[in-house]
Amino acid sequence: MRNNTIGSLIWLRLMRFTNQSNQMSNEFLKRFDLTTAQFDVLIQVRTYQPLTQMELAEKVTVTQGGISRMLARLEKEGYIVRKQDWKTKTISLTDKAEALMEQVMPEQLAFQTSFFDDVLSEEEQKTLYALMSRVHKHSEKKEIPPE
Amino acid sequence: MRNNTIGSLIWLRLMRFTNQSNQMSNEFLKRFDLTTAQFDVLIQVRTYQPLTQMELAEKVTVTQGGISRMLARLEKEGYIVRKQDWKTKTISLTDKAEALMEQVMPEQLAFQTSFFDDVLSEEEQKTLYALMSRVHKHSEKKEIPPE
DNA sequence: ATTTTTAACTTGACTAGTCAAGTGATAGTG
DNA sequence: CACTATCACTTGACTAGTCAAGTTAAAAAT
Repeated sequence: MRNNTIGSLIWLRLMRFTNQSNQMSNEFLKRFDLTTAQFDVLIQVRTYQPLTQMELAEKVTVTQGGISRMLARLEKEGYIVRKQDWKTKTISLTDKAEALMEQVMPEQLAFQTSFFDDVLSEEEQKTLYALMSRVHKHSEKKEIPPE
Repeated sequence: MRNNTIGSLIWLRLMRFTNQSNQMSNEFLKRFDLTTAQFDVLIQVRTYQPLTQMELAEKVTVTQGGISRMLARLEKEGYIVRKQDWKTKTISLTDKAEALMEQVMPEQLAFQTSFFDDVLSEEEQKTLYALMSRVHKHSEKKEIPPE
């Protein structure tokens, strides 16, 4: 029994790569006192604000509980505000976060981009994107095989 | 300022996909009372045993501290044994884990494979694998840009 | 043969997340 | 109007990981 279908090899590469690049991204963002997860959340809030926790959780593929905890941390740091609005909590960025993002976004964008620009041609990047899009979309409607 | 280089789009897809498929894998492995992270560690131990914690940490891209905690959990569950051997701790699978892996491995392999087999041709999978291998290898020697 | 150094591992304090049970406010229903 | 759903969010107990300071045992140096 060997771990050797092409699919399983791709799976492993993807896991190791995302793990690796996530760690590097964390290291990179340390200069702004942010983590990758926090940056991800702030980007979404910035783009879609004002929005509810449910909507946000959906966008970053995290559970209700996860987003609740994350927002508590971000609120403590003064990056976001939650106001009870009807029976929902509406999230938006503070000025502090808005200013920070203005500065961080182009840098983080360049950082992410460099993982691919350094080794793949434009054509290859398009291919990779197209393939991953198909795989990702498929995974979203996939079902766990029954026991 | 938009989040729109091809590279950044690929990055996002990869993150969301691995996140998604990791969650699904956890759900799948629940029937064996395992998590994806535990399965990953057990596979490595099975393949390379006996090995030290340092070696294992390297293989699964986790810190020394992380592997120490993970192994403490796996030991408590009776899946692995650590014996102090010289100044190193040597890790190997218990019979219980060996038997479990015999059963789980083919199923998990099929599960991972299905993420790709369902939507990509053999040719496309080879392309994806080749592209990701290059990107991954590059990331391993990449350096964090200076402040 | 003691002392220092070093290598391998552990641990405390933290981020990040899960699941499932618990709150709290609003919306319907009798 | 009180009563029960229900929806949005929180929280307790956990896995999984990070970093940096703390052990511990063997190696090297005095």
